[in-house]
Amino acid sequence: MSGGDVRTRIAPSPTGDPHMGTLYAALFCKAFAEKHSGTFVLRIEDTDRTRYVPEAVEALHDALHWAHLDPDEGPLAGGPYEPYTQSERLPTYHERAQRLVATGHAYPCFCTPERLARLRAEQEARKEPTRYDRHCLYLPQEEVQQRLRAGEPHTIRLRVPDHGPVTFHDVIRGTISFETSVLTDHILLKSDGYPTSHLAIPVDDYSMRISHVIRAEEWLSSVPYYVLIYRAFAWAEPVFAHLSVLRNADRSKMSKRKNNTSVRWYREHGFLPEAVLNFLALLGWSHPEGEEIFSYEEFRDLLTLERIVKSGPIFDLKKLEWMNGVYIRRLAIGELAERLQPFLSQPVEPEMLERILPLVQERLKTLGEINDALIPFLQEPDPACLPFAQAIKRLTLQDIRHGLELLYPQLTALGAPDASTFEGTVRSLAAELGWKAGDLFMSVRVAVTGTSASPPLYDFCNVIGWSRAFQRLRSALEALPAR
RNA sequence: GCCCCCAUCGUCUAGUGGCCUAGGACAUCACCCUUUCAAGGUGGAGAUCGCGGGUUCGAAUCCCGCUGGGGGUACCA
Repeated sequence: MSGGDVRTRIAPSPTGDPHMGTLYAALFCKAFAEKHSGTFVLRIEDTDRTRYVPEAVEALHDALHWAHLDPDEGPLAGGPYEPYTQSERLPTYHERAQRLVATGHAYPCFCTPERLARLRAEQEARKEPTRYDRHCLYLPQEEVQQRLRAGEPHTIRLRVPDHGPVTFHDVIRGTISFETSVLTDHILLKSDGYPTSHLAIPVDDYSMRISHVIRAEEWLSSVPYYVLIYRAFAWAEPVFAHLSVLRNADRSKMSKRKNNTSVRWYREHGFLPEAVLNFLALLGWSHPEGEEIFSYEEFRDLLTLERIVKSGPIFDLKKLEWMNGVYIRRLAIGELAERLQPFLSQPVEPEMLERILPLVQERLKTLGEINDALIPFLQEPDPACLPFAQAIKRLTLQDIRHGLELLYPQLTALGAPDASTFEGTVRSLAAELGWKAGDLFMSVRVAVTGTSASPPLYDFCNVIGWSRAFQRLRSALEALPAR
C-alpha cells in the first residue's frame, strides 16, 4: 500500500461527555495513520438534532488534545475536505440521495413514524424480523410524483437488492457476509432534511478519501448498507477494521451506569494521558515482544492491524491504576511537580513540594491522590485523635506516653540528628524499655505524622523540620493519659 | 425472534499443528527487604485452552455442530 494515502477518521456524535471508546478508536486511527505517514481526520456527526449537545464538540477537542491525539484535519484544524461537520454538508447528502433515487437505488417514503411503529410492533409480536414492508416502493409513480409536488413530508429509503449476499472484508475479522433478505430498506434521508448515518458515513468517507475505516465493532452490522451505497456509486471501498468494544465487568458494552466512561473522569482523577493510551493500546492490541509498558511512539511503530485482538476486553480499572502508578514513578520530580499543579487543593511552596515529592511519588496511583498524601506534611495533626491504639496493640496509651516522655529529651538534645543517630537513639531506648523497636518507632510515627502509614520517618522529619517534628511529638504525648 | 461477531487462569493476553505437563501482566496469597505504608525481589495458588464430534502419527492451534457471551436489529450514532 502506498504510505501517504492512508487516511483514517473518527466520527463521533456530539451528544455528551467524550467517551473512552472514542479515545480508544482515536488512538488506533491516529497511530495507524501516523505510522503510514497518513492523515487522521475528525468529523463531527451531528445529524441527530434531538441528541445534539453544543458543548460536546469543544469537550471532544479538549479530550483529544489532552491525550495528544489531535486530528490532522477536522472542524478546528481545517483541511482540504471542509466542512468536517455533517450539519454543514447537507447539500452533498441531498445531491447524493437524489442521485440514488434517479438510478433506482433509493426511493421516497411517505410512511409516518406511527405507521412504522405499528408495523414494527406487529412484526415483533409475530416474532418476525423487523423490516420495512416496502409499502412506498410499490406506490404508483404518478402518486409519488404528485405527493412530492404537494410537498408532503417524506424520507428517502435505500432500496436493498432483492437477492444475493452482500460480502465484504474486514482486516481484523475476515470475510463477512449478509444476505440481503435480512437487510431492510433503511432511511437514508430523514424528513427533517438531515441524513442518517447510513448515508452520511459512506458519502463522507468517500468524499474525504478515507482509506481505512477503523472503528468499534458495534458498527459492523451497518457495513452492508455502506457497501451497497459504495457499489451504487461505483466507488472503491475503504479497508474496514472493526475493533472490539470495551466492556463492563458483566461483559456488556462499557456504559456510564457501570463504569467511568467519560474521558474527563480519568483526567480529573489524575490519570496520565500516556498511561491511559498505553492501557487502551494494550486492551485492543498485543505487543509482539509481550511488553506491557510502551510509549505511544513505540505502539505506533509496531502497530499492525493483524495484531489487533478480536474479543471484547473488560475495562479493568485496577490494572489502569497500576499502570498509572508505573508512569508516575517514572516522572522526574520537577515534572511530577508541574503535572501536579492542577490537582493541588491548596498552594504549596515549590521548594517544599520538591522536597516532599520524593517521599510520596512511589505511593501515588493517581495525581489526584496528592492532596491526601500532603496532609501529614502541611497540617498539624490533631493530638486528640491520633490512632495510637489501633497502630500499637501491644502497649497501653499510658505506656506509650511514658516511652515518648523518655524519648523526647533525648531526641531534642540531638537537634537535627543524622539518620543513624536518630535510629540508634530510638532503638536503644526501646531496648531499655523492653519494647520492640517497631513499637517505639510507630509511636513516634503516629505522633509526628498523625497516621500509622507514612513515608519513612526520618526523611519525613527532615522535610518538615526537626523543631516542628519535636513540637508535634510534645503535643501528642501531652494528650496521652499519664500513668 | 432474526442477523453478525467473539470464545486460553477472576481480569488483560501470548500462542498460527509437535518447543505447551500452556508463557507473561493486573488482582490475590506467602516470604524476603524493612521502623509503618508504598515500591522492589522471590515464590504459590489460579486455565482438564467453553462442550461434543471430526481431520492428523500428533490440536489450544484446522473443520463441523452445540453452548455461552457480546453487538446490531430506529426518521440514534
